[in-house]
Amino acid sequence: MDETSQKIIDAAMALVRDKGYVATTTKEIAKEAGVNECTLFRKFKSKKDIVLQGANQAGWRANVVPEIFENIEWDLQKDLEMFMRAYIDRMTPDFVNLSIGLRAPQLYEETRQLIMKVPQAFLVTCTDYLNKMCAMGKIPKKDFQTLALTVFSATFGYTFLQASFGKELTDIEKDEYIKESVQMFVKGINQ
Amino acid sequence: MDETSQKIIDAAMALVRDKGYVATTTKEIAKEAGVNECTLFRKFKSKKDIVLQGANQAGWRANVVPEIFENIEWDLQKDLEMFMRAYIDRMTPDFVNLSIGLRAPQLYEETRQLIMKVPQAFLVTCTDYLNKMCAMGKIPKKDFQTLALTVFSATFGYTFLQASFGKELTDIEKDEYIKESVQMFVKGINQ
DNA sequence: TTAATATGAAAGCATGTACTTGCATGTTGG
DNA sequence: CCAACATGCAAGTACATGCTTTCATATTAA
Repeated sequence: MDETSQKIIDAAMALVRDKGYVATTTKEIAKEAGVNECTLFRKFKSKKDIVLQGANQAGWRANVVPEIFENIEWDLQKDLEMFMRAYIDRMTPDFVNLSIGLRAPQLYEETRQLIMKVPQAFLVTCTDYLNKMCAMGKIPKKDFQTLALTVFSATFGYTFLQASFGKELTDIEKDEYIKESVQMFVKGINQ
Repeated sequence: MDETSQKIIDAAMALVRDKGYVATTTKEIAKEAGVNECTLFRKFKSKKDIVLQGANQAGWRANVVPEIFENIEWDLQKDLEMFMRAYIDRMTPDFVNLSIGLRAPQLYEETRQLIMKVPQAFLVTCTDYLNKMCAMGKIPKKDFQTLALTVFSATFGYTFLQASFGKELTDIEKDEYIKESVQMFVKGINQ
């Protein structure tokens, strides 16, 4: 990927994040990238092509992959906190908004699978973790797929609400939210 | 509101839900409403005006208001299930998508407060409920604001994920999800 | 009956959009 | 030095967009 192409992708992704795919114009992408508009179409075959290539770059994903959930200490409270924190720290409001931008009907058929990888990474790793904890005799047997979905939904929901409404909806801080909710999860799981 | 104006609003809202605000054209709104395009501008001052009036109509909100959380039995499991179910049943994928459509930057300044009323209704009512349960001596004292946020995030998260990815992400059914997660919440709260 | 009102039909306007073309200029590798 | 290449510049194309105007035709209310 040459430097010019990368500048174009970066400008396009930032605009899609800030104003949505349809409202993002090629003139504006060019201006933001500091290149002439026709250069866009020398490097890419269409506006859609630019955004799809960007969506496939690691830097324009929140980097939520199974590997970030690896610091496991086999302590339920600590580990669930780690799961939530790993997600929340990476999935900044910018990435939440970008994900929404990439949900435009003109793109969604091709971006859906990419976007879905993030929840999948959390769910699979977390379910797997709970199963192992159970096998180690540290927690009683439960429906761990559903529990993992609850933990993820609570994490995702908080992230999305913060990105959408910020402190106007709730002033509960990240650390407090993680600690309190994991405490409830742990007690619920152990009992 | 005369019949023609209502048909125009209904067509516009359905289109915003399905393709987003920017991608929705006035020609298409007119066609869907079965009226001539110029009628749109006789009844409303702009495309934005149509959508904003629609967003202010009860029928185009998911009808998530504090009153729907009134069937309280003062049984923690039953009541939290009622809270989650009341939300999930009303916030269909259609309304999730409409909410995203109304988040377009061209509208958001004016729709933000409307959209935010839904989480607020849940959070305030649920926090209030937990406080009363505590006052009745039915549950120990906790940080109920944070707990309510966890319950709501878990509810909102599930709804949003279902609307976005459906069964492709998880095949866990609504009833199972509600029952299992509330069970965990109840144990966590009571302990 | 008459006058106001609602709507349609059709054309149009000014602007914006994604994308293209032709040519000039500067940089770089052999 | 020269040929290939990347890029800028300026103009343009074909079409879509939100919105307007003019005129005709129904329906309704006094």
